[in-house]
Amino acid sequence: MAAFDSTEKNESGRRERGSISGEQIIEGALKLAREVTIEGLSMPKLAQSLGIGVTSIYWYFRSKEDLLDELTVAATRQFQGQMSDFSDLPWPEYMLRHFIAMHDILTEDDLLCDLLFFRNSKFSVNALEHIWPQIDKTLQVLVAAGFTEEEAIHSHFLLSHYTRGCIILWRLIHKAGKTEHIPVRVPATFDVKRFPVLGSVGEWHSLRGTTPSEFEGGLRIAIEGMKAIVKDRRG
Amino acid sequence: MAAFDSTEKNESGRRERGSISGEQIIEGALKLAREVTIEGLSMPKLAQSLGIGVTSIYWYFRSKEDLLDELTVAATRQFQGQMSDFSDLPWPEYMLRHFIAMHDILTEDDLLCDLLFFRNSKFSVNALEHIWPQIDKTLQVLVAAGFTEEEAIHSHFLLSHYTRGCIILWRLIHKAGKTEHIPVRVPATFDVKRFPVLGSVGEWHSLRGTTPSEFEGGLRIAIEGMKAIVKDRRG
DNA sequence: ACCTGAACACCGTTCAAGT
DNA sequence: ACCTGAACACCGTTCAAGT
Repeated sequence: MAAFDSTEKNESGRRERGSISGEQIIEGALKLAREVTIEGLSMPKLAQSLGIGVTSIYWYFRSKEDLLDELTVAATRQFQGQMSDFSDLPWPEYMLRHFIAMHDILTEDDLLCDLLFFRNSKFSVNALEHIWPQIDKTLQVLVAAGFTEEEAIHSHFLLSHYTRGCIILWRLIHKAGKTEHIPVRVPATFDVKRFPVLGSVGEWHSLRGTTPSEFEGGLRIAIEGMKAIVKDRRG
Repeated sequence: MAAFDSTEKNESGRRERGSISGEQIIEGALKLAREVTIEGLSMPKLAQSLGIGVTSIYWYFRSKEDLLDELTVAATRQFQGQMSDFSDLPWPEYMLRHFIAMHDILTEDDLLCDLLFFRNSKFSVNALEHIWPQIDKTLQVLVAAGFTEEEAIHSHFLLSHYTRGCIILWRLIHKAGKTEHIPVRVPATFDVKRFPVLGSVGEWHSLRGTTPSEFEGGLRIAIEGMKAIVKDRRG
């Protein structure tokens, strides 16, 4: 049951010094979080699943916040590892594929999503530092394509905030649990007279979260806007 | 100290029936939340500030989650009330002003921001219903301008998610407390060799949260993309 | 230097009781 | 029908102690 062998405790029922490490705690915390979600992760539960005393965790991490910060860094690294490199593509294709990849990864890994987008409740500068290289690479692609640095930054924020928004909405809706019940409300509420557009679209998929194709639709509009900027700059 | 006059308690030190209402609790909760932030709002504290027993709240609200849901609805209503109506403007100007107004309101009211964007941890369909009319109105403006319903929805999501992303980032950074210390890290980390673009921008304001002018920059790019869609449709 | 249990101040919620 | 305190199971964190 416990992650550590009970033989690790000596005759006094106490662990040897050095039998725990910060890395093992992080690893165990990630594993437990995948089972019980981030919100279900508590210090007592973590200690129990590791077979250690609750207070031992505090030797390695000043606070739960600190520990979560480290989990976020680990999640960031995992995310980076899963992202493909599209820098050999022309910039519009690069942007499209890059953010679709991001969307794919994070809508399929709840823990990653929670750590990177929800547990930002305190701004983790640590984790940010791991993202900067990737942001800068994207900006380099745009600057090479003729954008000014300012335009590149504005464009990047437009796409990344939009992407994050879609992912967060998706997670929020699916966090509650089953989504099947949501559209039940639609016909009752979406009277065509009250909501001419929403009512006439019929089954509006965004009620169950933005679908991949809807997400891509917004992305393409933004990229069109970017094209308009550089149109008269280099051919 | 207590929000209710102590004379409201009868000789047995007990409140009269009907001396509390759900509305008063909501009102008191909003007031307390403004003082101690949403995270600081607890059932015991709320009860004390209202001068009632903790358990009395549970007569009116099944759970804290339920209460927060109602606070979110109230916040949504307040937000709607503060939003101006730009529907007499041409659509590009409408979109620009509409989302700038949203940005202004929510970066200046922390409680509103927290309730509408952060405490979505459980998806509040209740609060959503209050927003649908506004969404549909925006969509009507776009459909009238020549967008298909699908294009209108994609465009709207692009802009609203982007706006939310900027507001959330702003709040995250300013939630931690003072921002003065953040740029201190920049020169050390933003080596021009490691980060050619970010490093050369110098003081990158986005480290302290997207500024209003940066926000507007992204907005304009998205609107350019929208213009490209309808360009050849009606003049 | 590292690991620990007991203890503290908090929390949300339930229950069985008052009026 | 409405209001209540006592009690419960949890939480994050501190402290003073063990080895």
